[in-house]
Amino acid sequence: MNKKNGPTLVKKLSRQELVVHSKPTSRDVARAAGVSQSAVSRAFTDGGKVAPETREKILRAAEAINYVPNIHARSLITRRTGMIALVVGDITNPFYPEILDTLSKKLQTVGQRVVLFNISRDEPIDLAISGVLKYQVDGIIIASALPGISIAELSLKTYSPVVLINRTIRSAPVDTVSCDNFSAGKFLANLLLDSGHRRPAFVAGLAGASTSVERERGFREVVLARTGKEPLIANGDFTYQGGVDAARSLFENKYPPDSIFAANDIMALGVLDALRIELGLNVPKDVSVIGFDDIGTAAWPSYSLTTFRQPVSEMIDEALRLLSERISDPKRKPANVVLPGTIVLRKSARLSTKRQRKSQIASA
Amino acid sequence: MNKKNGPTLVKKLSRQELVVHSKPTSRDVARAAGVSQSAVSRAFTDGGKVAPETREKILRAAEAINYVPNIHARSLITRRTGMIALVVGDITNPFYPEILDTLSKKLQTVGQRVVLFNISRDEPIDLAISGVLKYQVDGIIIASALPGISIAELSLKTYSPVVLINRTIRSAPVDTVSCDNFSAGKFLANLLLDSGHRRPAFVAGLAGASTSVERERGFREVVLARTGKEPLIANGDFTYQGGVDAARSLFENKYPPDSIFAANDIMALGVLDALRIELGLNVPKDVSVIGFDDIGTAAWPSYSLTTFRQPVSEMIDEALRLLSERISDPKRKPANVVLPGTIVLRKSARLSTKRQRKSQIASA
DNA sequence: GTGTTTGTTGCATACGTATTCATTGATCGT
DNA sequence: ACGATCAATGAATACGTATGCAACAAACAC
Repeated sequence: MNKKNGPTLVKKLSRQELVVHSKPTSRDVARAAGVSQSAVSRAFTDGGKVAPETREKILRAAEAINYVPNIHARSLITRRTGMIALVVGDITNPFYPEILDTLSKKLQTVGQRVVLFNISRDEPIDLAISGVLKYQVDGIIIASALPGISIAELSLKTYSPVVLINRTIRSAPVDTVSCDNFSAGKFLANLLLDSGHRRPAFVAGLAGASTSVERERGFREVVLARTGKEPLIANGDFTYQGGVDAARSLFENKYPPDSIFAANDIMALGVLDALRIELGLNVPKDVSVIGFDDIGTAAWPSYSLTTFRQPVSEMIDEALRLLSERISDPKRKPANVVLPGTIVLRKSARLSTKRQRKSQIASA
Repeated sequence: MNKKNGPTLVKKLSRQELVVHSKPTSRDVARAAGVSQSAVSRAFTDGGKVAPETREKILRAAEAINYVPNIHARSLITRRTGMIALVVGDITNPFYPEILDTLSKKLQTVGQRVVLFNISRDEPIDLAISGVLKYQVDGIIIASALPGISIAELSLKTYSPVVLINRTIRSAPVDTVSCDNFSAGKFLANLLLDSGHRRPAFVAGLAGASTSVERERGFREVVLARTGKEPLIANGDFTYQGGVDAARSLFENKYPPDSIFAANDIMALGVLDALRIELGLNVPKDVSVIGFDDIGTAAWPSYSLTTFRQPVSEMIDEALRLLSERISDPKRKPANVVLPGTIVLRKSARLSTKRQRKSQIASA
């Protein structure tokens, strides 16, 4: 379309002879510096063997003609692109920008970059995956539910290392990093019951999301064992509005809850707003609310949300470690790293002081 | 390091003969389907001339061996990578995830992807730019202050189309898309004064950021003209905490303001929390607060922030239009697209009803 | 039947860089 | 002074794909 080769007029005319306004290549630099193309390549490679003065000369020439190495050509040979794919489902949940921020900063210190794959909820999953694979990324970090993805498929189709972060898959041959969601659920149930709450409720996220399911399992198990009754449960879809709706529906119940644990912070904030503003309740006096993640907003004084903090930075460190381990040994058994989280006590939950001291729980 | 070529044992051994566990290429598909490599390429190219049954055969073979085209090899020839760089400074401000979300979804519908460049505030700018250029992206969208960047440099060094979004540069030869910040500042000052406020204050963002400067200029101009006095001004650094601090400092003044316009929403929320919780003031009764951007949180009932909405989706449409126009005509004069925003009336500002009807302002 | 058009296909080459190999000049030990 | 070692460099090739060109077959008009 914007190709303007006049292919017929001239018999043989190499691109070099045409004065095309196009990005300079290593050959252009070589010519300008009076060296070979290989020398230029070596000057731009970290361990490259070049005489210091030659390198200087080359770098000056490159600077002069605004040369920048072409990463794609390089990646053809080195088989490394320096790109890590981050697959994300719901980027409007502030937890994911935090992951994105941490991840991209960590990667940039080692010269790598994040390519973002923003999966819509209704996007066919096969398409999404092969979309990622085309980019020959060095690794794939999935922080999204990926509804209906068969992991067998994933590992078959993928020659790139994959790590699931904040997601697990039962008996899956994939590396995963996550918080100890089951223990956290138990911990929070105990915390609420120890502080005198009698009717804890749970607000679940997207149906089938492992994080929500695990937190619910731990929570429900303890509540059932200690009170003899199932906790009330509502669905919040992992969104603020979902939290609002869930709170409403919980309080349509004849015996509404006296405490609510939401599977993530953004839902907890929705719950809080609904309780206070729509239902006119006092938090934490009438109802205690606890979230999960510890996003920035949770600390704002208007909310002052008590929540269970995920160790984002450590999780990403682990994810990157798993990726690089798998690069050097593709056949290694998949690892499931489980990290401990931390309760962050603020004002949205009425908790007894005794228990507050024991704020850190250990990992399984 | 993980290269295991035994280069000495065998004289000549092409890669194809070695049974390397490596990604299949178009040649592998060609062999499997009994066609030439060119046929495979054509089968995977949109307008490619191949017989329908041949294409079918090829696609089946590709599927069978999990072949995925290598985008980097393709980009060497087509000179298009399908990647758009988004340069962002402060991703923890929810406004930018919103941009990121909108942008990546729009791009994905046309088969393009976002590569994120998350610039730290202290990162040397030259490094950052050549970091971007290495990727040969089809276009660069800058939504960051890029402190101290000389635009002359930028356009010289860059052979890729560049668009500044939510940023402008005085007399710059670069395409830009932004809201009419100056008019918005004037509009909001008039709005506050019309509603009986007498001492409007302004909370500025990062020093030198064009958006903040322009909004301030319009605001100050009207306040000065109509009240005869400069508005109070505090700095908020574009962050929540900055907004908190700015509110404090404004109210250390002997004659504190009766209304505050913050240059973005996240600061306005900090202002709100500081006023209500630290200073015990009633918003909007004692003080009116207005923000800018209309991020999701602004609508939450706890804040119900009156704010000036930026037309994010339209801004991104325009940015993409400018990019593609510049691809087809690199020498076109730079355009500065200015879009109108909309006032969003909520409860954080005490405004007279009459004015509220006239909520939409026109662009300059 | 011939000549012409149309539609498919394969061959060969180019994209920009990294890397192997051979060559050269320099350095060193003796 | 002389061979041996070493550092620096260039020539040539490969990475995986797209594409111009030629070859070819089929279809068609006459």
